[in-house]
Amino acid sequence: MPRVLSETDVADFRDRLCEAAERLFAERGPDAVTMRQLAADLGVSPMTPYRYFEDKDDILAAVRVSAFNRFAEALEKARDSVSGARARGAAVGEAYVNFGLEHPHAYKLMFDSNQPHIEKYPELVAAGQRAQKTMTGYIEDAMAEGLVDGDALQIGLMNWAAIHGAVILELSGMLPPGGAHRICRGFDSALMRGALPRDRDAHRQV
Amino acid sequence: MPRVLSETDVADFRDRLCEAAERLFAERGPDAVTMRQLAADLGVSPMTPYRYFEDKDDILAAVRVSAFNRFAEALEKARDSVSGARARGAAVGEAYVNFGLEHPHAYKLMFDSNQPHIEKYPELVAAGQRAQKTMTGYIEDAMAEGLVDGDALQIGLMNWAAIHGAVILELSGMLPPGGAHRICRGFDSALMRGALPRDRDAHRQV
DNA sequence: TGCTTAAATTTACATCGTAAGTTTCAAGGG
DNA sequence: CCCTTGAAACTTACGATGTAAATTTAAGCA
Repeated sequence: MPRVLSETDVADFRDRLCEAAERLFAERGPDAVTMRQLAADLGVSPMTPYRYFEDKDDILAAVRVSAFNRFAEALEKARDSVSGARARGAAVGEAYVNFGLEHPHAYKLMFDSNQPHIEKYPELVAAGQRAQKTMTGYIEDAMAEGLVDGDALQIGLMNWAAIHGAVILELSGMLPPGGAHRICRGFDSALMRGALPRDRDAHRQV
Repeated sequence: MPRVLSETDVADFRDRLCEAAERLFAERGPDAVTMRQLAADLGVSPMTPYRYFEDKDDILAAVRVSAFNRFAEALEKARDSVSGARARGAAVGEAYVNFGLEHPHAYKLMFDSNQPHIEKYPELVAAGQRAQKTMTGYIEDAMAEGLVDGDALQIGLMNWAAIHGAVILELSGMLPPGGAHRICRGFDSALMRGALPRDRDAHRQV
């Protein structure tokens, strides 16, 4: 019987290729991420990656899964680092903005690359949802503590959308340094005040 | 002297090519927008567009300029259709979401396509700023009317970011039909309440 | 009518993703 | 031990792309 790749061999190669792809993307732009260049970086022939990935789109999906998982990890770490829904919201928001600004390429890979046929990559969907869960979940905590009132998921999505927008704006140079953090905090406090439970007509909101 | 293209000849060709590009993008996806296909659609040879555009990226920029201008026009029309800062905010927000949902391809061309070297296309930057101006400008009106308090640009950007996020979420199927409109309205009222001048906070109905 | 020259076409090339064919070489079986 | 086996890696090749360069076409003036 011939030599057979172990599962860790496959996983190792996939990891190394994803690293190379992200480095190429960050250092030399999206056009530099070619199958031939990736293969050259790993010291293999241009067709070898096809033993480990379906096609180039599959590589992009794997790189994005990796980025989403690191992102989710950062958010979860921030969430678990403090207690109390109010502090958690602030910590997660700050961690979100920090990640986006410190890893702009990973952030763009996650949210800026419009990958068609996402449904073909359940791992990617799962990794994305893992990140989303932390972004929207702490609103439920805030609601349980009576800090906000209304539809938890909707408020969470609003919050997420706004923070994402702020990060995108700062990454594209449309805000002064620190602008995203400031917007994020301002939005947070405004929304919190706006979504405060009120004695009479709170049910009407959102 | 040989035949020379008039300015309207050039403008006409550019317009026709942009229309073909947007139609191809909408009907057959981004990969179908090739120089050869564009030329075939216009009934010319594959190199002819190079007399009217610098390169393919220049075509994308022109298509985006066109989309941004139509978008800005829709926002401005909504803004001017009612009076009073409060109603204007709602009208612009609704027009924004409507445009995004009714012209998803134009919307994605504007905000989803990550075009490097934007600085090479001042018309594109200008068209983008024209749209942005309406999105952030009405906050200044609201402030002048004493409806909100704080940094107008910052509140405007927050608002923009949140609405954009809502549209993106609905376009990607993560919200139920009408979800973006609902989020937009909810966010609007929450932000307005949160950014109210504080002494009037208790009595203000939204 | 020819001449001039911008506009349009044709041809050609480097590079891309990847299908197909070929070679290499480690792990059993004799 | 050497031979066989077949997965893994490599080489080659193809069609498509963006576009540079060479070539052809045709409109306005002499």
